[in-house]
Order: sequence, then C-alpha cells, then structure tokens
Amino acid sequence: MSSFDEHDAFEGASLSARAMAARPQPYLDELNPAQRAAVEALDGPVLMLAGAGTGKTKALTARIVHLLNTGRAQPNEILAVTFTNKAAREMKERVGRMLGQAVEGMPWLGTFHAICVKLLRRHAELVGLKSNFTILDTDDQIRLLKQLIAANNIDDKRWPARQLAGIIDHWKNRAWTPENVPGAEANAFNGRGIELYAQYQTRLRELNATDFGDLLLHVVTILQQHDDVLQQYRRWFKYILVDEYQDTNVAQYLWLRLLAGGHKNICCVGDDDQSIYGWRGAEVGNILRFEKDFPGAQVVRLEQNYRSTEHILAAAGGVIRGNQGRLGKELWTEAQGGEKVRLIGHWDGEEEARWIGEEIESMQRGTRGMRAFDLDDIAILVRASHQMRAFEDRFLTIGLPYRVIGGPRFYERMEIRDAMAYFRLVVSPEDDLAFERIVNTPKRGLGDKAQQTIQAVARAHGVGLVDGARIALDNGDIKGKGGAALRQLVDGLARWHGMTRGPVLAFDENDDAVIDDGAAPQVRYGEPDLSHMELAEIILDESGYTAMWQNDKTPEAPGRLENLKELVKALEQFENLAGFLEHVALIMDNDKGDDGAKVSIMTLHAAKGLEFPAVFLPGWEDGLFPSQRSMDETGLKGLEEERRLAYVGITRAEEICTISFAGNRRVFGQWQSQLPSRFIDELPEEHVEVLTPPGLYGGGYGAAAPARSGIETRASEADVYNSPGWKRMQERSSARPASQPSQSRGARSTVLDLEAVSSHTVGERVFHQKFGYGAILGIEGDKLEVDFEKAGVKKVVARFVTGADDVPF
DNA sequence: TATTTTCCATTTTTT
DNA sequence: ATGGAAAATA
Repeated sequence: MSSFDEHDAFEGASLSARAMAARPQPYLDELNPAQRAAVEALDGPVLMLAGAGTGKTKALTARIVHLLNTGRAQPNEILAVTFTNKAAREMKERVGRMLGQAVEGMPWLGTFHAICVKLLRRHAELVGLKSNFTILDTDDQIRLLKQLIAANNIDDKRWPARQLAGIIDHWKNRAWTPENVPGAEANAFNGRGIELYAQYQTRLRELNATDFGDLLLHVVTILQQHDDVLQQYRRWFKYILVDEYQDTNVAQYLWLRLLAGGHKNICCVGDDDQSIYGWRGAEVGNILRFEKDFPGAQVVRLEQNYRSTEHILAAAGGVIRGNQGRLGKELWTEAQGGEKVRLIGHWDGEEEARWIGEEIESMQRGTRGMRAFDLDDIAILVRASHQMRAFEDRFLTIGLPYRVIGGPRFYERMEIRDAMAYFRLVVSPEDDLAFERIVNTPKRGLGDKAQQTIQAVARAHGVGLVDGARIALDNGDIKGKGGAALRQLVDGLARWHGMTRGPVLAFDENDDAVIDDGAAPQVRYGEPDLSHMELAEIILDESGYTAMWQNDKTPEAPGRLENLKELVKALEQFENLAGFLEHVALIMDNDKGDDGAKVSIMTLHAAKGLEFPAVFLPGWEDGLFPSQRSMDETGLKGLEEERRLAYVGITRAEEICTISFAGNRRVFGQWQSQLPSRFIDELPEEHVEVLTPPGLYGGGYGAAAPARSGIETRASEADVYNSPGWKRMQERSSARPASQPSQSRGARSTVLDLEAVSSHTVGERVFHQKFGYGAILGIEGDKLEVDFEKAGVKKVVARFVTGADDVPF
C-alpha cells in the first residue's frame, strides 16, 4: 500500500545527526583537490567525471561518509546505486572502513535491481502483483515466450523466442510498456511484437512473476502513476548517488530523475569514455546530457591517474581521441618513465598464443631489465570469449596455470537450475515454469504427450500444473509407468511443501518475512521441523535427482554432484528456501575460492574496473576488434563503442601493456587473413615499441607490417604479404605441411590432407594440440583412433595430430 | 519415449 | 570447429 508510515517503513538510523556532526574528517586530507571538490559539493546536482584509475571509488565513498559526518543524512536516507553486486559490496565495505565504525547498514545501497525489488515488494499491488512475486531467469523467460509464440501459431523457426526476448528486453530498457511502444516499432517480430509483448506481460501477471526488466519498469510505472508514493520517496531519499552513470539505460534514467526531482541532490559518477554497454541498452547520452537535465550542475573532473605509466595513458588517450562528442578529459600522472606500450604481430592465432605463453614464462623470471611478475599480476583481455580457447589450449599444454573470469556462472549451470526449480516448486507450487523444467528430469517417462495432457487438464480446471497433474492422475488420464512416477512426484512435492515455511507474503517493518502458511494466510515465525538444508537434501534425494547424476557415467557427472553439494552448502547462510531463491535470482555471483597464482583470461567487458601490472591485448585485427558485427549493426556508434573498449583495455594496465595481432586466424572453422586493427594506427608512435620477431627456434615471426613501417601508416594488404616475414613463414610452413596452415584462405589442398593421412601408421606416437601425446590404435579414412596418455581413447581427424617428434613450438 | 542425426548460428553480459 | 537444439529414427 502506498500509505505507509515512514518511521516504520524504513530501517532505523543508527547514528544521530548531532553525534555525526562532531566527528573529525581525516578522510578529506587524503583526497586530491578534484576529489575533494567532488566530495564537498554535497548539495544540488553533481557530475563526477572520473577517468580510469583516478580514485573514483575512494571519492564516492568519502562522499557518503561526508554526508553522514556532516549530519546531512542518516544512513537510511541515502540512496546509492551500483550496477553490480560486487560494486555494492565493495562500497559497503569501504564506507564501513572509512567511517571506522559499524553503521547499521545502508539499506538503500545496492544494485538498481536489488533496490527495485525492495520497492516493488512494498507496492506490488499497484501493478497487479502480489508482494511474493517470483523473478524469472532467462531460461524461464524463453520458455514462456516459446509457449506464447506457439499459441499464436507463429513459426518459431523463423521467429525464435530468443529474438523476441531481445526485443522485449530492449523495450523494457527504454521503459516502454506494451501501451507505450512507439509506432515505429510496429514491425518488430514480423509485426506481432507489440501484441506478443502485451500477452507476455499478462502471462507474467497471471504467474505473479516478473523478469529483470520488469523490476525497473514496474517501479517507474508506480512512481509515475502514484504521486503520493513518489512524494514520500522523494522526501525519504535525501541524497542520491549513482555509480557508472554512463551505463544507465532509459528506464534507470527515468527512475533516477523521478526520485531526484524534488531536491535534486544527485551525484552521478561515471566516465563517458568507458561506456561499453550500449548493446544492452546503456545510453551514453544520459551522461552527455547531464548538465541539461540538471541545470546548474557542478561538473568535477577526476583526471589524475594513479594506476598507469605515462606511456600507457598516452597510448589510451591517443586512441580515445578518435571519438566524437566526448565530454573531454585528459588523464595525466606524476609517474615518469616506464615501459612503452609494446606491439607485436604474429603469423596466426596459435602463434600468438604460443608467444604470449612464452612471454609470460619469461616475465615470471624477469627479463630485459624488467621486474619479475607474479602470475596474478598478468591478464589477457580478449574481445570475444571464443578467443580464449587458443590460450587455454596452449596454457594447458605448457602447464601454465590460468583462470578464466566470467565463464558460465555457478547458478547458470544445468544441475543448479534443475535443483533450484525443485526448490521453487516446493516453495511455490504454482510455479508452472519450474514444473515444466523438472517434470521429466530425471526421466520419468513423461514425454510430450503426457505433458500436454497435464497442460490441458490444468487449463480446463483453471489451476496450476501441479494441481493439473494431480487431477489428471485422479481421472486416470495418465497411466502406466509414467503415471506412477508422476504420482510419486506430485505426492513428493506436496510432502516437501508441508515441510517448509510457506511462501513469503510480505515484509514487515524489520524486513522480516511474513509467512503465508498455506490455507489461511497467517504469520508464523515458528521454527520449521527441519532445517532447510536438510529439506533441500531430502528433495534432491527423494525426487531421484541426485541418483540421476550418480548413475550418469559421463565425465562431467562427478563435477555436477559436487556443484549440488556446494549448492546445499550455500543454503546455510539463509533463513529458508524462499530467502535463498530471492538471493539467487538477484545475485548471480560466482566467486569460488582461488588457489594459487594464475594468469587471468577474460573479455574486455569483464575487465572493466579491474587493473593488472601486466596486460596482454591480443587479436587487434579489423573485424575482430573492432568487431565487424558491431560496425555493421550500429555503424559509427558501434565503432566508437569499440574504441572505448580499446581504451578500457589499455587503461587496465599498470606497467606493461602488450598489444598483438595475427595475420591469419581461423574464424568459424575457416582460415581467414586478417589486417591489423585500425586502432593500432591510432596509437601514438612515440609511446609504442614495436617488438621485433624473436626468431629463436621458430618463435614469433612478426607479420612484418609493424616491423617494417612502425605504426604511422595503415599496413596495406600488400605490405603484409610481400613482407620478409610472410615469405619466411611460407618457406617454413611448407617444410612442415601437417603441423601448420600453409595457406591463408581455406584453400588447403587435398594433397596435404592425403599426406597427413598416409603419413600415420598404427602404433605411431602422435601429438594433438588439445589432448597431448598418444599412440595410434587404428586408422579409418581421415580419422584416427588414438589412445592419449591423458585424455584416453579418442577419435580425431588426422590433420589435427602431428608426429610426436614433429611437435611445433 | 529415447537415442541418434542433422542443422544452425556464432560479441560483448548484469541483474 | 563446435556445441546446442530440433528433427528424424529406433
């Protein structure tokens, strides 16, 4: 309800204004003049333009502390939004540390989404939801859309659910409800987009569910349509802070503008040069327009960089200068000297990986007057995740420890989602999407036919699928083996449900859950009969899910069981299953313990906000980086975002930044010749050192363009192919036909293939890039059966193995 | 209903 | 090349 009592509705403040005002302000002395200006400008709109490595978080934290210290606001009157949980966590920690005393939390410091969930639970009924709504993940969303597409007799081959999900997401990012989608979008999804969007929203409401986009959209709708609610929050949130403002989308922007509309005490922190999320709805325009949106805004620029050498900053600056319409910022540092940005070309992608592997090994020892680096100090930042494979393969074979950051997240793994679907279903038996996910997992002999029967019965009786299944069983619609298994499942769900606390109905003033106890909603705080961890184990065991993986003999099965154990362990920190599910829906975190020093491999996007003493930036080739697709789809806008990505990449480096490119690369299985990235031409020559090909035991042969001319001109195709390096390479490769691609385009001759096949004999010892060493057991045409020492018996295509004596370096 | 075969797309990713 | 998902088949 919108009529809430402010004293009860918000978590209490812990420090009185008077006590705070008297506190000393040592933190101010640690700031440079720009940072200090940004911290002390407390009232009215402020835009803090914080370049990479300029102490943004420090200033932001100090600002919060200063607000508290000067008695301007209580901890619970400050709204501080971030994009990631990690950033939120970090800020909480740092505020606590700087304050030197535990503040009783900052309840409104969190991600956009987390804060929106909190708001939406309080006002759900204003958009037709109950406050215990569930938050769908992408899987559920797709499943639901698939159903809608099918129900509308649309060919999902031509019009896939994924695409519709993307369109709807895009609309929600712009805060367009089905009614407000502009006419220009009417053609979307074969002209049915808007209509399907409306159906989807209706369906979500029926399911008492939201997707991620809704969290923001619904709150914006509420604030727009209910002035009383808006006014109360405007009064409550005395100060607003926003991190990474350049990443906000339209919905987030509207949300902020609504809430800040009264007092306008809003401080946005960001860097227009680091806006790299345009493809998921971020609008650089938001930050570029700040002064127009908030007239009289103070703009503070943080330009002193504490992270990188002057060469690295100059190189980054040289690249980003190519962008139009920047707010303008020039990073500088007091640090002098240091290594220039290094540039090297390679023959192909594997060669590049090989060279970087060797370079890392020598950096560990310390070479050429450079200090020794720890593996943790080194990162490889790629444009696209598929580039990682070359490095993983190579590092695996040379035994160099690495870690991939931002791979598939724990909570996105199949077994975890399955388990969670069981939990969801136990907590809320109406969760039809969860039911669909697990009816036949493990296999219960319930195929399409049985599932359709359940759907039909459920629809006929206007109930959820679980109830529908029960009715169908009672009617005798599903018999036999499948029927028995379904009966067991349905009974199990009911039994497990009885063992939980009921679903969360609402939150009271302490944010404690008010529990719906089933038939008659009543508050029940009593201890459940058994811990939710025990319950979770019971669910997984009795449903047969654990057994399914125990009986599975694929190599990944043990890992999956391990993950399930971890999942149950993760439950420990929560009150009950419902609390856990809420947490997981919002926090797809994945920081598992790290053991030992490792090189980090990640995408440029994942690297934002991080820093490393030594950074490798491979794959700087036109089409790959800048990405062809980006340029095709959004033209100059896309190219500029790619350029910002380059800027982000370079500015991650503290001491050594090594950029590289390859002349040939396998793209979707086809060899393609590549040209060096246009961004390479934009690097200021005087801050770049072109590494000459080492030439030791066939190490890196520079694709001669940069070695020839430096970097002031664009290397033309002719330069690459007529270069000494190219010719030398061709000679070398023809001497070793089976181990190296010998031609740039896909025109590998059959002669070579035949050679490769006929050159092997049973019993021969061979080497495979991925599986290592092994002995040939049999030959079938161009396929070999090989018993690998580490990987076991595998069938491989002959041209991917080489004689063991012939291993390329 | 379960397994095998074919087909297809294929940057970036948080919440 | 490759993995995932739909279609074809046992």
